Amino acid sequence: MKVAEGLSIGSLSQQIGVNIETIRYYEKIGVMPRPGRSAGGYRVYGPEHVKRLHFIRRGRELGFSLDELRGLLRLVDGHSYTCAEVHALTVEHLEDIRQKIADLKSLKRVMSNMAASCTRDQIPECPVIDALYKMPPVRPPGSPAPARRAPSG
Amino acid sequence: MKVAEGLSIGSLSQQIGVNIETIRYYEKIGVMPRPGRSAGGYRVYGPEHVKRLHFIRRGRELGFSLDELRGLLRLVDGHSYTCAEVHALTVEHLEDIRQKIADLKSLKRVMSNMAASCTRDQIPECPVIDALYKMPPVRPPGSPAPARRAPSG
DNA sequence: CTTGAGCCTGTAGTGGCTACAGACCCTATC
DNA sequence: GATAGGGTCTGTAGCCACTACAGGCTCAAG
Repeated sequence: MKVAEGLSIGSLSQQIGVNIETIRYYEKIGVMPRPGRSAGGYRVYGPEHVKRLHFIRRGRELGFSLDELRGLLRLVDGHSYTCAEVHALTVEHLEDIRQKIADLKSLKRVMSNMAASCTRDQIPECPVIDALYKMPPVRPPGSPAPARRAPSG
Repeated sequence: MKVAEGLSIGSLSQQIGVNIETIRYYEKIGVMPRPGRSAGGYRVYGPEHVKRLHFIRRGRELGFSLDELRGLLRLVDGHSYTCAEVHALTVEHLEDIRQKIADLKSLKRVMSNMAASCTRDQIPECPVIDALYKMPPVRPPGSPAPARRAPSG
């Protein structure tokens, strides 16, 4: 459905590859601006919305939180950002990523060892279970979950 | 506070390094068994609870979801697990971790390039912003967020 | 017996969505 | 003009794995 000079939420959703519900959610929390409305109350999006949603999608893909994106977008919106500011945010985020990779690698090491010690027998005994029971904690108490699993998709 | 032959929730919390609220949460969702109670209604934990909470903490550190841990613990509880079963779960999880590392690495590459292209000038222009606006999506539509940020810790 | 720390239950909040219910709109066909 | 079907609207509740209260109770020490 193409409203004169504008996209419906469904078209926008398809074009950028972001769910309709997610777009409405972005509007609600203020990272997407409120679009115009048709006579019947349908949202009508222009090219600036397309650009912005694309920006958000890319940012999310790169692991920026919506809050960080809000920060970036505030800079962009005010046309007041400098390259240095953006660089700082980028580097900060990059450091996060590096840390996460390091965490996951040490995880992988431990898991690999566990799997390797497994005889895969049909016997009711497993070094993996033993390891989980006996292994001393690697990280200091109070940070019990350094790696959160991906939620679904 | 030491109840005769048992630990209070606070002592357990300290000993294993898991928040009191989290322990109660684990009880509520059924990964920790209900402990005994003192006359006044306080939870009283025994050595089996210590072992189990330790198991859960280690599992969480290794990135197992509570649901996966429930699965492992069901096997353990029934004393019916075989090494092969546990191995399968471990390998599956290991594959998840590998995939996540790969995702994060490609993320890092992109972010590094972006940061490197930055002049860090005090001018209101930045290739990072441009990149976010212009970069074509890497992944197919419908999976807008391959990397979710760690929640806090 | 008082004090204060610890514990109890229950509820609500976090992030980033997703999934409904029940109503409304819009277009195409008959 | 009626109707069928899709798309869209709002609002709410759910997901995970916690965390943070509020308002009351218990317990051990002094």
